Amino acid sequence: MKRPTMKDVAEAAGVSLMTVSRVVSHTPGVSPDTVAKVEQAVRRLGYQRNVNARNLRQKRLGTSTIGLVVDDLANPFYALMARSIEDEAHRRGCVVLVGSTNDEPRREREVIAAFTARQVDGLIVVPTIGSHGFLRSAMEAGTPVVCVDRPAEDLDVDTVTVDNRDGARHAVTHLLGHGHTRIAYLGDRYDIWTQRERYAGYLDALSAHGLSADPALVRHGLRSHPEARFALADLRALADPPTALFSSNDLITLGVLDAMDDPDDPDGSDGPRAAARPLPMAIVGFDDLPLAKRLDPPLTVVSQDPVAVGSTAASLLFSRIAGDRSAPRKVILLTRLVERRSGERTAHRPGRPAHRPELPAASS
Amino acid sequence: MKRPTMKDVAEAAGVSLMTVSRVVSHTPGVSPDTVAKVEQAVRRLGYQRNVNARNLRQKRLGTSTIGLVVDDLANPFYALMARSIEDEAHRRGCVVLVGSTNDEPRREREVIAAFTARQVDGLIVVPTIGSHGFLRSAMEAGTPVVCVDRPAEDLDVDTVTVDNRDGARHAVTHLLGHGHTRIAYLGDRYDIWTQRERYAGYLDALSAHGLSADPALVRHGLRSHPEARFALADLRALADPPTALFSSNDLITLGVLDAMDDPDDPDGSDGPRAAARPLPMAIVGFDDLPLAKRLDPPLTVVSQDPVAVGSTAASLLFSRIAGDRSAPRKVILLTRLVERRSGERTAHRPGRPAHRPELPAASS
DNA sequence: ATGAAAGCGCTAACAA
DNA sequence: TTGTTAGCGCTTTCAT
Repeated sequence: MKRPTMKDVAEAAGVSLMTVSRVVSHTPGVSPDTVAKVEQAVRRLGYQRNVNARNLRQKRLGTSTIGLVVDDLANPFYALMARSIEDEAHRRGCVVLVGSTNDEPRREREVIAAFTARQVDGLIVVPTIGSHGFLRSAMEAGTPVVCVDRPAEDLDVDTVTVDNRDGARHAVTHLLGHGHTRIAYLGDRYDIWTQRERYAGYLDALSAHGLSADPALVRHGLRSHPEARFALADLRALADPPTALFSSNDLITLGVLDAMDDPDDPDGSDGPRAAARPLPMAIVGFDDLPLAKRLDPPLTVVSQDPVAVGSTAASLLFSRIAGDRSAPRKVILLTRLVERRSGERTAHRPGRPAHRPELPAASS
Repeated sequence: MKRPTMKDVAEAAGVSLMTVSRVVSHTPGVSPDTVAKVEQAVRRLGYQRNVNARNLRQKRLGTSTIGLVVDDLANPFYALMARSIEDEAHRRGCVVLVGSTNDEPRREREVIAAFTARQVDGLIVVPTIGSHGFLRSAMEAGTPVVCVDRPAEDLDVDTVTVDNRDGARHAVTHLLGHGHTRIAYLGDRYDIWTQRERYAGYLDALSAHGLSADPALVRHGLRSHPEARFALADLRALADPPTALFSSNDLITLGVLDAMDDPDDPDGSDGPRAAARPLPMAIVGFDDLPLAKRLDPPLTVVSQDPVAVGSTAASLLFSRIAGDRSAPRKVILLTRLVERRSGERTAHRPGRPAHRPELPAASS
C-alpha cells in the first residue's frame, strides 16, 4: 500500500540496503545473481527510487529538473517555445517545471521562488518588467538563468531574443514602399521590452523616409482584443485617418481585423456579414497566425520562430549546467516578413471619408 | 557562494537549527526578538528552505507538485488547458511539471516515471493508446490520477472529456439539414479515442437520416496538414465527389482548407490567388480556430472549451489530493456548434464536375 | 562482492 | 521559549 523503499526491497531480496542501491544505480561490482535477485524484488514490489531523497545526498548530478517561466503558457508563441524546450530537456533526461507570470512581477517572484526552492538545475525565464536582482543569490549558488523573448532589466545573463526592432522596421518600410505615409501604430504596454523595440523600429522606418510619427496615429497599451478594436475605430474616425497600420502583436492584430469590417458596429459580431467585406486599409502585423494566409486579403506578417528561440535557450542553459562559465551570450534571431497581400495594398486617395471605406485598390 | 542551509542561518543568528526551522515555518511560540534575529540572518544570507529536504521528512503536506502529461504542449487546445491547470495549481501553492508524450506510449511511461519518482502529489494525464496498468502502483501508493481529453483504456479514474460523439453528430446533422447526402469524413488516427468517437457521431448522424457511410468518402489516419490536403484532392477526383465534409480536428481542417482553393495545384502555395476563390464544398470542422470567422466563407466549427476541461480536471485532482476517496467521476463537457457559413452552404447540384467548383450559394 | 556507519537538509517528538 | 535526538530515503566512505 505504501510506497516501498530501498529498505523494503533489501528485506525482500535478503540483501543489504546498500546492495539494492548499487543495483538500482547500475554500479558495477555486484554479482549477477545478486543483481537478478534484487531486480526481481524491485519488480515484485513495484519499487521506484525516490529521486528527491537521492538528490539530497548526491548533488553531483543535480536534480535533472529545470524551470521554465513564461508570460502566458496559453499564448501560442510561448506554447511552441515551451514544447521545444521540453523536447530538449527530455533528450537529456530532465523534467521541466512551468509557470506563467501573467506579466506580474509579484507572480514571477513567487513562481521562481517555488522553483529554486525545489533545487532546479537552471531557469529559462521570460522576464517581466522591473528588477531581477532577486535572482542573483540563486545564480551565485550555481543556478544558471537564461532569458528568452526579452532581456531582464538588470541581469547580465544569456539572452535569446528576436530582432524586434528590425522586424518592425521592415514591416513599416514595406508599407512606406507601397505609398503609405499615414501609418498607424497599435501596440501593447509600452513597458514591455518587445513593444518598445517594435515601436522604435516603426520610428526608424518613418525617419528613414524623412517622416516623423504623427502622435495621433500612435496607440500604446492595448491589452486586449476589444481594446484594439476600439483603438482602430477611433483612428478611423479621425479627420485625416491612416491609410495603413502596423499592429505590434497577434492579439492586437485579431482585434484590429474585427474592427476593420464594420466601423459602425464595434462589437465584432460573429455574424455572416463580418467576413464579406475586404480590409479597408493596408496592414502588417507582428506574429504570424495559423490562418493568416487564408484571410481576404491574406495577411502580411512579421514572423518569428518560437521553436528556434526555445531550442537555442535550452542549449545555452544546458551548457551552463554542464559547467560553461564563459561570458554571457546574447543571441538575436531574425524575423521574416511574410508578404501576403494585406501589406501590399497601395495608399487610399487622401481626404476620403473613413466610415464607408472604398474598395481595396486592385493589386496589379 | 554555496546555498546556505538552516545550520548556516542558525550559526549566523546565534540560535539552534530548530529555532530557525520554527521561524521559517511560522510555528507559533517563538519570541518576537528571536524571530527578528533569525529573519534578519535569513535575509542577510539569502536563505531559502530546501523544499525537497523538507518533503522528505514531512510528508503530511505532500510535495505541492503535480504532473501534467499531454499529447503535445504546442497544440493550442492543450496549451490553453495547461494554462488553466497551472492557474488552479498556483492558487493552491502548487507547481506543475509538464511533459509531452507525442502520443508515444514509451515516452508517456518515461515522463510519468520521471514525475512519480519526484513524488508528485497527483497526475493529470492525456493518455496515449494502450494499457495504463503501470499507473496502478503509483495510484495504490496514494498518487491520484485524472485523465483528460480521453479515457485511459483500462483505468477506472476520474476522467474529463467532451462529448465528441455528440459534437460530431451535431455537425454532420447540420450538413444533412442543408441537403447534403455525400458527406466526407476526414479523421486522424483511428486508434485515438476522440477520433473513434467523432467517427461514431458521423455514423450516428447519417443513420438517423436513413443513410449509411460510403467507405469511399471516409479517410482515417491523417496525421498532418499535407496528408489532409492530399486526402481531399483524392476525394475530389472521385467520379461522384462529396458535396460536404466533416473534418475531425484542427490540423486536418487547416490541410483541407488549403486543398480547397486549387485542386490543380496541391502544394498549397502562399500566393495571392490562394484566398481569392470561395470554398467549393460545405465544411464543418471539429475545433475552433482563432481566425475561423474571418475566412471566406466563415468556418463553421464544433468548439470545445479547453479552459473548462483543465479547470475541471484540476478541481477533481485537488479534491482527491485532499482525501476524497469516493467513486471515480466521469465528467463529460458539451461542445458547441458555431454556425458561421461554411457549413450552411446548400448541396451542389449532383453530377456537376468537381474540379471547377461553382460559386457558393447565396446565403439568403 | 557486500555491508555498516555517517550524513544530505530538514522536521517530529521529545525534553529542559 | 528553546534545544536535543532521531530519522525521512538515499549515497558516500570506509570496512570486511
